[in-house]
Amino acid sequence: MLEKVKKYLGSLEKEAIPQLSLNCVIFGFHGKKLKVIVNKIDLGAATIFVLPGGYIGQREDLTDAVERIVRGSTGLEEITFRQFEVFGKASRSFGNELPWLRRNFAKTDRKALAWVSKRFISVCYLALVDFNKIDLKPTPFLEAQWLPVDEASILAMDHADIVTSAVSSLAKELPYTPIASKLLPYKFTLPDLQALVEAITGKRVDRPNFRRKILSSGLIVKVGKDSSGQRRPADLYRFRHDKKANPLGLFNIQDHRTR
Amino acid sequence: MLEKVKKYLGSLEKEAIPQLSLNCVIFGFHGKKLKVIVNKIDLGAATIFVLPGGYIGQREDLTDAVERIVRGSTGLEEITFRQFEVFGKASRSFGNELPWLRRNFAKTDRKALAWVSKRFISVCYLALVDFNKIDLKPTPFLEAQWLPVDEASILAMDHADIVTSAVSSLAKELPYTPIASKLLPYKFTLPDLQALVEAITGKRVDRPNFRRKILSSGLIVKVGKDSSGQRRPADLYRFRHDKKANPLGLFNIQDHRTR
DNA sequence: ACAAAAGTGTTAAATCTACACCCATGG
DNA sequence: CCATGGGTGTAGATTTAACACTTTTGT
Repeated sequence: MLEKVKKYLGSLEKEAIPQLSLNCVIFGFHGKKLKVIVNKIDLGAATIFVLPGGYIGQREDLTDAVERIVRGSTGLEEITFRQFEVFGKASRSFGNELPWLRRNFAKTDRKALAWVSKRFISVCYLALVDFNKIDLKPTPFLEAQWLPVDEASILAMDHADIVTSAVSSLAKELPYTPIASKLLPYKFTLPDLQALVEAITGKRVDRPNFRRKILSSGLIVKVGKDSSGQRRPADLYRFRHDKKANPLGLFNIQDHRTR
Repeated sequence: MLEKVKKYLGSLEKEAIPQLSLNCVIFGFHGKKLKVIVNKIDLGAATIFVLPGGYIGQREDLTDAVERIVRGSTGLEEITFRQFEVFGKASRSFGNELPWLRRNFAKTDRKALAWVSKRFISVCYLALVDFNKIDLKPTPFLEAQWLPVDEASILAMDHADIVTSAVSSLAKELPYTPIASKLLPYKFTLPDLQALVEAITGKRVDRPNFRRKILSSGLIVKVGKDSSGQRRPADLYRFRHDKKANPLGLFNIQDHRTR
């Protein structure tokens, strides 16, 4: 397996753009919590968690690289993603992770070692997926798992900062696009949608008012009842993909006092 | 002067990050029009116009590079800027500009030629400046000038796309921040501010309503009268830099029918 | 005195906010 | 039959949109 890593790193030097990487914050929503996919890497001495990412081929569009990476983590064909920030401080490099690299590459693969230990600029994308459609299968090399965004501090390097930035970028965009639809299953209930909005914005929303606003927007259509819950069944809705979001704000969230 | 260019390109190879560039869309507002600073480059055979930009030093933060480049164009110390997009299609390289490069570098500076002709990813920033504070002094190497955004199509490479993207990014941000203040002089009139908002959003605004909304926000304070005009003098205002923008939208522009 | 731009007033309609209230279900 | 969460109603406050009106200047 170490051999595999070495071979991979050796190929990069020829085929990838140096000093440029790409990271993806892949969001999912489950159990009223916003989560992201992270990769667990076992370095022997330590275990680190990083965002899915990689390098960009010399002849590869940035968007193709994103799709390749997100597809690798999720297996999905259709992916909704958006570039949101570039991280490029001069000091940005593997730092803490280096000792392990140095130990394993020092003699045989000097050039590959030099390549990966350079200062890197990372172009970051956020992607939105339906949690239920994803089956994270662990591979021997890296183990993917869902991490609630409020636990992002365990991530290596500046990846926690990347997650924080992605969440606030998402929160900014939320009111103006039907983006939330990409995080929910085809059929969903209004309490689900409300919980999602609350998870992204971190603010409580008044139920009756929320419901009215969404329904009057014409963005969703009732498609049945959800009798799986423990209480009164909630109505099921789906997004109308023909309808565009109202430019004046869909979920114009403000602080309010209920509860 | 060609020697200067050659020396510069030679130094890049050692000191700059390969295949990564940075471009700045520096906005100013003058004569009711939104304008950007462009550099005119005389290639002998042809003249091209490009956005101010450059490369990033190996030990330079991205933000420092932006400041260096904007400062180079404007001479300003304090700069308001924001990253808005990365342009990185696989085909993105000097293309049309190459023949000139090849002619002048072919024999003596093969390596420098190879360096600049590679595929480049450009991290793009927009910056906001007070048009009146800028004195664009032409240098023998490149001549800087203001270009109205609606004439951006004359720009080389994909720089027109970069401008278009910058404008729409600015328009999105406008309603939520007092960002407009950076494009106006210290003292300005409400008709000025309104014209600026109209220039950025491309939509007309109802004067009485605009005025009420801005004034009730508490973001600006009256500081006198402007008697320089040909008609009734307008009141002068300044931004209160202590006051934060109302998160619910400052200039919530909608289409309307007046005029 | 008149044209034109700046600034003020007004009013109906739409939207927001904060609740009170009713309904359906499982225990 | 009651606790709980889903769904509906509504009244007051606030904001919006549209346009009429007044003021101030130069000519």
